[in-house]
Amino acid sequence: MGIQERKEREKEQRRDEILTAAQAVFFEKGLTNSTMDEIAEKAELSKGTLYLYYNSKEDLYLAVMTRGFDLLHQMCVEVVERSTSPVEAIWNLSKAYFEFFEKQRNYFHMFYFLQSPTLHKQVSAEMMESCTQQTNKTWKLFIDLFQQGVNEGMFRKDISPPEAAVILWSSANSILIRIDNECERWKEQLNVDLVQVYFRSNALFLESVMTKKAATTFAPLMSNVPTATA
Amino acid sequence: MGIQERKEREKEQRRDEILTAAQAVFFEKGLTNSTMDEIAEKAELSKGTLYLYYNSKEDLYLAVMTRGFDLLHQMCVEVVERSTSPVEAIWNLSKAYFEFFEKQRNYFHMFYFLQSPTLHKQVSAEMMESCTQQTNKTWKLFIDLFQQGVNEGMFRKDISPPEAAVILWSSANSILIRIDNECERWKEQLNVDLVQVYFRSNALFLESVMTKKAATTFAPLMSNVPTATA
DNA sequence: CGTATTCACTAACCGTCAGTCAGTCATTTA
DNA sequence: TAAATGACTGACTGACGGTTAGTGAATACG
Repeated sequence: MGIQERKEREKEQRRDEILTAAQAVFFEKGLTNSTMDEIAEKAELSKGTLYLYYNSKEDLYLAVMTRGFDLLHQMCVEVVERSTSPVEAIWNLSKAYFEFFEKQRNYFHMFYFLQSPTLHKQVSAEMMESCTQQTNKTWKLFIDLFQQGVNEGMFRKDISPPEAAVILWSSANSILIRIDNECERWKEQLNVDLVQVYFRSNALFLESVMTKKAATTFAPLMSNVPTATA
Repeated sequence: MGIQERKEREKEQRRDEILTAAQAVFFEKGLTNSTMDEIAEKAELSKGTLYLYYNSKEDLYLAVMTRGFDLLHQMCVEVVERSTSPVEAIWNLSKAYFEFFEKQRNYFHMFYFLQSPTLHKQVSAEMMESCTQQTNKTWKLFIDLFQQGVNEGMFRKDISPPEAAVILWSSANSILIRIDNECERWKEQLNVDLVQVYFRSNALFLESVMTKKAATTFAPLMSNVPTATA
């Protein structure tokens, strides 16, 4: 009786087709300017069918977003694997996140939505939970690197790995948002290159939590960072 | 011929009454869950009238938001006036911003909206420009403090005041957002007190850009920070 | 005065869109 | 061959942002 299995496989496939259609539309028009009718048309299905697979437009939006999180997480794993020490890995992650920001800007834009729950009207608890689980995975990766760094004597003993992770990731993220929205403004009005600020901020933080030993080893690593491409 | 003047005064008053009604509704329900009909009812006017004073729901939202920016800016000015040095002023500002976050949470939530232009459907260019001008004022205040600090030898000569301002403000802001959304999660899962992280992050940054001279003066200032109240 | 004009305001209306549901049809089961 | 299943449809609903023709009170004018 392989029918059950085939049906489930086809159902999963449909789910994914819908997701792909939704992604195309959301990437082009953003959440508020996309319509379910448009997504349905793109998926060559009726609107009603979309609701057999996703509870709401916002859930569908989050589902697309999880693809972005997957991509980001995968990228992080690869970067960590390619790095030879926790400190180097963290520095490479900061470069990789910038690369993600540049190459996967559409996903980065979607992440905004998660940050402002005031805007959530129809996000289901399950979908929200699923997102949280997914980000937790990446946080864990990041926190573990700090823990390893501390263990290996590269970071000061008195810093808490999760705290360091929050600080670095949050500030990196917020500067990327600023680059996204205000890059030209800062360049024109104050001649500030926000891309440089991003890397300097990350380097400054790492320097301030590194031990002297680590500082001498990694100082050369952190010079010569990219500049604005906007 | 005082009629013209009276009319203008009354018009301005109406504008403000509408704003107050809108504020009450937006505070309670957020942007997406508030309706113009509800605001109209609160203002004891018809919906059509609202559109004689504001171009769109989103413009009205931004108009309420500027009240929050005014409040924040005023608070910053007072803090700077009460402080006796740039470094102390910056530290006090970081405390004041946290206080604003706690006491004016509703305004803080509104600020989110500015950060995600993907969601702007009907924001008018004028209203946007007005917001930008207003935030510029506060940025200037902040940047000037760093400049003074550099001039007085409290900050390293090699840091750029606008860069330092961006880094500190951005990271402070993003940690507050995290406190807003994820405070309990971090407490429960990793026993991390994000409020402490906020202050430690700010202190760490300031220490890393201060000269040794300033460091000895201000080290005591930065210990003993508030803890979570959530 | 009485008449014309202005203009703040109204309320019915429109277009759009997320979400629903009664019904269809192809596949599967008995 | 008939019944049952279930994926799918598309017309419909209600909500909501935004518009506009029309009203009436205050003001200006002759």
